[in-house]
Amino acid sequence: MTDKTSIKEALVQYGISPSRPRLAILEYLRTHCTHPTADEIFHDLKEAVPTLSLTTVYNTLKLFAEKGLCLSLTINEKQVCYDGHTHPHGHLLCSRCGKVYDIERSEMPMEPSENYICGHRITEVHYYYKGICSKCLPDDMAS
Amino acid sequence: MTDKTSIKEALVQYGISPSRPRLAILEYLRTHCTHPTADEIFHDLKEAVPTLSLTTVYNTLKLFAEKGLCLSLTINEKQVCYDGHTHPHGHLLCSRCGKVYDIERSEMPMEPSENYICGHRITEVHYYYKGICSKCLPDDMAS
DNA sequence: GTGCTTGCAAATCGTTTGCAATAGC
DNA sequence: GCTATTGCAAACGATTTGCAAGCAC
Repeated sequence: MTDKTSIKEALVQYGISPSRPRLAILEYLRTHCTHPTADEIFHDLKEAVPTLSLTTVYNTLKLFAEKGLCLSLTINEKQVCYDGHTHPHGHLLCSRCGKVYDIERSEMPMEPSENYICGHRITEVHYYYKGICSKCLPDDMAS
Repeated sequence: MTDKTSIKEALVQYGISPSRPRLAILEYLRTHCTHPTADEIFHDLKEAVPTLSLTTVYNTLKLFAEKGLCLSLTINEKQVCYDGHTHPHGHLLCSRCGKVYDIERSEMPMEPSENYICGHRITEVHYYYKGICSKCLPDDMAS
């Protein structure tokens, strides 16, 4: 249960002033595990926040990602999607339906063994699979 | 040393007829470890293959990736880049200069432990870091 | 009223598509 | 000659940018 107060607190804590669109977008991210795109968030929030613009959604997501309030995932070639759950975890992209699933498995090393590898400084670890999701598997067999 | 003959053989082996642009693009991919974009390949090959078009580069790379002759990497938000080395390995994207480096480390599990995970069928494993590359580190410290 | 935030419209740019010209067997 | 391949120009679509209007303290 993510209540409005904690959403606001999170924004303040990350040094972001809690405007109405920002509250709405962060709440959306925290209550959906669908890895939405900017456009999906825009469409879903348009009703509740009628003045919202797609530009604001883009700008806000960019701000959140920079500040570490969300992850931006570039798994899909076409568009960036966002994940409000920032603890280290992996993903699966279904090549058939395009959905992105969270995957948490012990064999996924989501932390680098060292901060520096081959002389490069590591700041983020990304791990994902591509495949066919369980929902699409029957259709995939058929075709 | 990747000779012309083996390039041609590889194309034929993967069921692709060895046209001049295709030979040039595959040779480029095999002799460069820079993870080039379509545009970079186009610019670099334009001189040697003057009739080459950017469209053909895009189409050819797509074809190669589908047939398994190269990997398409969606690490960078802006554009897809390609890797002619298809053995399982990881990457590092430098947030400062944008270059992509190959990373091969024993702790990177580039094969899934099972073909099916959480009911989903796994076909590809992608593992990459984001960070600051060794060349950019001094500049990064300074700024 | 000052500065941050928003939202519209237009621009940008990587990528794809339609289709006619071309090349290779 | 037939078929696959190429390449131009135009379309497309996600994202960014410029800028004026709005809001909050």
